Amino acid sequence: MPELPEVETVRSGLEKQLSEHPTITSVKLMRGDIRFEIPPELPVRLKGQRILGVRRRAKYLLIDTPKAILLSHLGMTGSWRFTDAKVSDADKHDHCYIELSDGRRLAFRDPRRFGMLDLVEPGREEEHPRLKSLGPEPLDSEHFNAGYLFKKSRKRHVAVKAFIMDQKIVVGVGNIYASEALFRARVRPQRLAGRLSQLDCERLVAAIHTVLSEAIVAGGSSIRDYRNASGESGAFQSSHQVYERGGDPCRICGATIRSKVIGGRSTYWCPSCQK
DNA sequence: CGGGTTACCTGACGGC
DNA sequence: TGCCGTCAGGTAACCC
Repeated sequence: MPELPEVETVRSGLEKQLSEHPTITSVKLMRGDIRFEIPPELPVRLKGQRILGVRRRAKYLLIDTPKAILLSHLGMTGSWRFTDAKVSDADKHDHCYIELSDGRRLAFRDPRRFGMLDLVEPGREEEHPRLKSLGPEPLDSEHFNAGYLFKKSRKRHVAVKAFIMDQKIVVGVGNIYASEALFRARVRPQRLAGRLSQLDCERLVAAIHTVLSEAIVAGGSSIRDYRNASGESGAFQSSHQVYERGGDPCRICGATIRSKVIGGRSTYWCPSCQK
């Protein structure tokens, strides 16, 4: 489901809804066998902790409390949603409930169970096995810029589309925004990373920055089932130039948008605009 | 190590 | 209506 704009939208929504810093009164773990086993001690570790804030690193969410950080990843179909504990909104795919001192309940729902929940000791985020090998944030221009991307791409014989989706190179770019950014950079997704010019890298970095920033403002893309923590859809899908538009005319030049599988994922591009 | 493929899991949808 | 194949926004474990 979620790439960086969707996760950032969830983060800001959670942060806003948790601005009163409620205390976690109890945690219910219904089933722990998702992508990685949810630590059985998670409920007892979080009980009584006050929520201090919500951060994001790559596509991971970090809910801070004084003695433990709740780390989550939404995988393809995961969501965090607020429900009134008194109103029955239970779903068979709710795996964990965080009960709050204000009477609300925060539910972690994930039908395909590709997501994850874990605990991190405060101050040790960068040592976590899932976080320690991640590349720079795409909106951090100091670390993610054309010089960096050009250098990283040298001697790499992968399609540039797979390259920018590699979370060790840059985080947050998933299957939708990879195609969208390459269209805006006028670079064909099947071009080999090692054959990008410095100018290509400049365009690509700028395109990634622009498309992710605009998608965050729009509240993300809702293609199938993405919803923010309040249950609302994003709007950026209407700004998609190529994603899921195979066979349709390019909005710039009118050529027919093409699609093929690259790196195991559906990929879309304009054969006329992109070289 | 780099690069490609597959598996993980459930649900939605289209064709027959 | 129902069955079957295909596909889905992510990631990591495999293989060569």
